Amino acid sequence: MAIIDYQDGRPIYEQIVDHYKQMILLGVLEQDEQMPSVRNLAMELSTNPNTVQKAFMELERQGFIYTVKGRGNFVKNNQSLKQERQEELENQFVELLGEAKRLDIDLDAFIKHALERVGQ
Amino acid sequence: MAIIDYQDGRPIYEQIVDHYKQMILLGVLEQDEQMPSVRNLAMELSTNPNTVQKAFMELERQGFIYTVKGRGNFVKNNQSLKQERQEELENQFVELLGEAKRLDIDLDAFIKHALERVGQ
Amino acid sequence: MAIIDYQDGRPIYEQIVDHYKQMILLGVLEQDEQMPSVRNLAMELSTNPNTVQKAFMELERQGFIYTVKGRGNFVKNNQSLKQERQEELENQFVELLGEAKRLDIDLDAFIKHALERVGQ
Amino acid sequence: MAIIDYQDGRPIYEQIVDHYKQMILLGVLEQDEQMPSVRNLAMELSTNPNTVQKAFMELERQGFIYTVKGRGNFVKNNQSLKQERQEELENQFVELLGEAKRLDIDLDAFIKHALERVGQ
DNA sequence: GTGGTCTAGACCACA
DNA sequence: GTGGTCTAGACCACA
Repeated sequence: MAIIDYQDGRPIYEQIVDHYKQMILLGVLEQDEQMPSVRNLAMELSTNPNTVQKAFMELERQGFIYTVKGRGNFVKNNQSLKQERQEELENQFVELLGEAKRLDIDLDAFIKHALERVGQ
Repeated sequence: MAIIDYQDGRPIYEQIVDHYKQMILLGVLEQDEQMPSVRNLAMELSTNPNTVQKAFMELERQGFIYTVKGRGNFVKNNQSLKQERQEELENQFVELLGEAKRLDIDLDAFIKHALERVGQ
Repeated sequence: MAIIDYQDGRPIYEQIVDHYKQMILLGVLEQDEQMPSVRNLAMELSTNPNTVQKAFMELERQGFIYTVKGRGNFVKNNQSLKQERQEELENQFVELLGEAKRLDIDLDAFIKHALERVGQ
Repeated sequence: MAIIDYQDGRPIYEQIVDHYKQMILLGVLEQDEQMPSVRNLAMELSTNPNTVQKAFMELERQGFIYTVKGRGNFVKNNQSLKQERQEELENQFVELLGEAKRLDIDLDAFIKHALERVGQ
């Protein structure tokens, strides 16, 4: 479960954000559970506290965690987050289908093929 | 058909790349048709020739155009491009379905809903 | 009547201060009534006694309570406090109107609209 | 027109944010006008580029400016911003009136007095 | 030249 | 111990 991949072109703080978004959406981290402290996570990832700080600010801005000064960061209610994420996924899917349609791709075959690959 | 939207956060060269990828995949620009010259396009878009140049390099790297020294840039065979694009879309779709599945979303309902929205 | 809301971004000591200011100004706590002890309140709120202590110091500094060593904290005369609070509110209102004016907002309509919303 | 007041307890980046929000709302800075560059403003204010950068990120997040990589930061359309600000002011006013009412203050006299002070 | 990311580290407020 | 702000400066992507 490596959080940071230096080969990955994306900035470190963004990789941290995405990792924790996944953890929260998948329920690995539960509501009101405490996040690792900025300093500890920075040490663990061999990165700078400022970078972790930036990632946590972004997570808070996006509504995934909340901060209590002097105590730490905690996971927010993730029920509505899951709802939002589902809508986001659907929007991405609709866009994707739109392009497929413009390219004259047979949508039914396209979907059937993808479903097989995902094992359903 | 504005190519560049400054309010859009994405870099300008990337917007140019995406625009021409669309044009080529949709067949608006046909095989072996000549692309606008770097200088003309830069003037038309009121942007830096370096930026257009970078966009064209990226289009060539991705296999959308080819360069003939001293003559200009031309559109490549777009049949195989369409094929590749289709595979890319399918990969994106599979990834998307994977996440939806991990979030315990009902895939059939999810797909049906999206299909309705795309008007099929 | 939860005093502390961890989701609220404001520091805990500040939330305690504001809560008791309200109680005192509204007359829920009367003059010379005894405040809860630092230790009891800390236990009740499941927070650090240092935090409650800091809140009480701030309440004393702002003139809402007074301390009697060895006996505890007590509510001050709240008539003059109400007076002061009224002046403070008016100052805030004047500032607010000033900005509204600079933004070319119709003050009469603005005030009428707000009064309706507050049910007057 | 000092932007930063070191006596002011608020963080520097926040003071920068507030200053430019005012400038934009008041129309001193017009739509699509270029903001000072991060480096220049940092020099002018004798502060660190990171601090200015943070302020600009916040201004972008709040919808006051937009960023074009490699070019600079620009002022956004401020018509809707003014609309939003007006609603915000009204909400603050309603809250203020609510408290005044709870304190048994004569609202009419209160408002009349404030209007006189603001010179209307 | 422009903004974006990151390091190494200091100092402060809060609990 | 916890997060928040800031400095001084490097290095990168983009125009």
